[in-house]
Amino acid sequence: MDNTFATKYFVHMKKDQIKPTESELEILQIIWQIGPATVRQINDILSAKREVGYTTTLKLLQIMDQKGIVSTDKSMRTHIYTAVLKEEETQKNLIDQLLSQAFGGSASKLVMQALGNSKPKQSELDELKSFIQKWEENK
Amino acid sequence: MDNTFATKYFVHMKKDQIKPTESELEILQIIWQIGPATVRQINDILSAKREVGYTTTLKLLQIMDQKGIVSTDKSMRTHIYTAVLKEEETQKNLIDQLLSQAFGGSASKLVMQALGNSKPKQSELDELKSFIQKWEENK
DNA sequence: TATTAAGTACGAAATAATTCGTAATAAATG
DNA sequence: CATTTATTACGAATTATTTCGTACTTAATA
Repeated sequence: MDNTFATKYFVHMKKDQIKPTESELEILQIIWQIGPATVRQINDILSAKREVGYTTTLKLLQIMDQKGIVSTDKSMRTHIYTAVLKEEETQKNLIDQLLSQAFGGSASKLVMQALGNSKPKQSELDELKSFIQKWEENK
Repeated sequence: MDNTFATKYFVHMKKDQIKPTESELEILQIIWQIGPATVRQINDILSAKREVGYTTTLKLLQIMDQKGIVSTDKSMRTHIYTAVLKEEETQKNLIDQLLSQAFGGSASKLVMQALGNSKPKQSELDELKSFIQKWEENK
């Protein structure tokens, strides 16, 4: 059978990359916002958007610690969880993944979709234009 | 406990939205590219990138049919699968999701990250510039 | 100090996603 | 027509993720 199509579908994807699950991302976002936090703090914020038990959040954080997504300060009785994954780095990975998973690797397609969906303000457009310009200059 | 943070984390997300899994997206991408296809065709392309059994692909397509992600023409012995989810629509949903899941809803942040990570070709940049221009004109 | 509240540890159930084996059937081929 | 090959159907094992209950421990407080 003819398989010349196949190569089209090879898209570079980093391996062994820690990929937070949805729940883990939800928690990461909170820690990125408020900084190192306790289970209680995180669960309070989480509970405000959806039903979730305290021990569920605790368990998730423990798993995230195991996976190296957060680190845990256990020196006090009430533990404090700090993000190990950096926000920008994680965002980069997620975009890379989305890019290969659904956009056949075309960043400009993704960008246009994202722009088309949102209603960018003029200021955002300007920012983008100068971004593109800078990019064109030093290449 | 103070919870004024909470509102920050409410990000609008559509419900009852069909959300393809990773494997399903992998298959969708193929169908989007080559059009309505048989299990054999899809599996050949898939197999070229990673180990995957024929019946695994078949099963996935059957599940996707159940979920309404693809539709199946069973009039012949060899069934033909067609994407029900439209590419752009699906991409839009995925971006929306990523946006709320990891970017706190900021599209421009996402866009710049996407641009910064990739090495856009000049042609892509041009495409983008004209896109921005069009956007600026009819607003 | 006795009781209550707040915390961690951890097993395990529930759910979702992925993978494949086996059986049955239909089509192609010698 | 007999055999091999291609196909679908479908149960079930496996793995990953999410959720929570229970036990235990420490701290606060009445």
